[in-house]
Amino acid sequence: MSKKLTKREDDYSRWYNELVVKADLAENSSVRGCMVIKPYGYAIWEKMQAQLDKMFKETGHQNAYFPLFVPKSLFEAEEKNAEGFAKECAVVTHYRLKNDENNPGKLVVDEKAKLEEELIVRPTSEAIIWNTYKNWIQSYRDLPILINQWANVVRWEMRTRLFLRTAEFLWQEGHTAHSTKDEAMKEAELMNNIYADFAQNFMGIPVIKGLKSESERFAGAEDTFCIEALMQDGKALQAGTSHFLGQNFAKAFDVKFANKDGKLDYVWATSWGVSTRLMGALIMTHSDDNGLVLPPKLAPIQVVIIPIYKSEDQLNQISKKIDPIIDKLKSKNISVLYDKRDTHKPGFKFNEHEIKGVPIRIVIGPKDLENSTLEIFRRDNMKKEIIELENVFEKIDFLMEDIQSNIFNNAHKFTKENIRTANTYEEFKSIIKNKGGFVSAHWDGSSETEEKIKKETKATIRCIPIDSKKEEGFCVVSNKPSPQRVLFAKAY
RNA sequence: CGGGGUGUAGCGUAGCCCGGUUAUCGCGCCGCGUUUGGGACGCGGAGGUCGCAGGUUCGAAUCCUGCCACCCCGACCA
Repeated sequence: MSKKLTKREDDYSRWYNELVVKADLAENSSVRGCMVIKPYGYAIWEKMQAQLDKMFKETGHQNAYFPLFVPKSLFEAEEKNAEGFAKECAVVTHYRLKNDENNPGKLVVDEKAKLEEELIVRPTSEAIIWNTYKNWIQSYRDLPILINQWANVVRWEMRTRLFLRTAEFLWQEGHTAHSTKDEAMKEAELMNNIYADFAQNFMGIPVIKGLKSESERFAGAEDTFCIEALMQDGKALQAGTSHFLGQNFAKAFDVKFANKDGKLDYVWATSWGVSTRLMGALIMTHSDDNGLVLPPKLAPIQVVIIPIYKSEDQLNQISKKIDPIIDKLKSKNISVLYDKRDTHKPGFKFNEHEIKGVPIRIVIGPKDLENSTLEIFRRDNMKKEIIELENVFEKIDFLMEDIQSNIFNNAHKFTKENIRTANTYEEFKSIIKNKGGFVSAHWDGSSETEEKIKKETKATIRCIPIDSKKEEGFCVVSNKPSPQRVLFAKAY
């Protein structure tokens, strides 16, 4: 049996079938399309939550919580939004079960307990939140409202994939209300920038900031900002979105405010979210044949210490050296696991922590006790070296920084190398078919062209990049004028 | 929802076409001993409604029907 993870054509099946299972992050639940996030996986999510929460609060947002159930009449108020999600809603129709008279020990739905109005299990919370905001907003003095909610949502997808598309998933959704169009637009862009900052500097995932084309836009939005990331198999993944909702929801829920001139106007809105899907992005961006690779800032265990010992006495001697080091690391807010289990051999532990992506490993044994040294290993490039015991803190400080940036730089290099420009449709098709990755090409702005490309190549417009230079040209399909290149890719 | 595939112990599987002892093997698990600086070894042991429900048969993991779940490909999607 191969001890290493094997390369697969499809990144997803590679990490799902081997990596996630071995790294012990998650598994399919007994409920269709849902997932059980295991403790180690959830610890990663908690780290992400903490960092995002900090970033949201630094920009003036507050957390709140809104109901899981959305009455159908509220849900259908904003037509485009309702239409967009209608096909994937779980619906509560009854509120009681009863004993099955024909089948002892079994339960059936009590038809007498039918709800007068069905409840939708939220696929997103705009409806229930705007129905609430209506009561909170009367004057410009009540604005802006900058609220985020940590929640679960349910989208009854035809086909599910662990982390990337589960029937139920965890996310945060921000919902803001503003008195001017300009302010709302700035908010939407700010949050997209925060997502990009988070993805790149915290998770080490390079992303491209952009706008969605009309057909890829969120249902009910006027504009959708997004961050797109490239996975190792050349497929793109939408990692986060931030929507400028215009006055659509304010009009649907009749949310008006009196401005400084005493005139009534509809409120301007945004919503934005990232989900547990980001964990899929994390895994598919950084993992190698030895398992998960975690950026230090995100790793639940940043340093693992493995003692090599033959006797209890030897372990005690090692612990005497190691305990003060652990105390000091903890005081520096570095999470340490001292893995002194005697139920597993060192080699087993090495591999176990490699699969889990622990960034730094320290090994200390009898030889090191004699020489006042220890072995230090970095997960990102699998290199190890022997260092003097007294230099351990300096070394760890260095590695925490260096691994974080090295992981990002590797992924960034890969992403850059896989953005290719195409000037003809032939070139376009050839890149998508043979190389994958992003194709930067001119597009005439029409949905028809987009649809044609999608049908013929399976590639979609991932985004209209914000930061790239605006270069005019002609659409690769229709030859009509185009103001700038957009990014196409096959997507998850 | 359409097309294809798979379901056998915690995991991965053999057996199925061509029905017939006590359902195969590996990993993992438990006990004892030796080991411990890269996934240990030896000996012994436990663990199964063969996805579920019917049917055919003297006899079904194996054949037939229905259902369920999962995986892959489409459509949809954070």
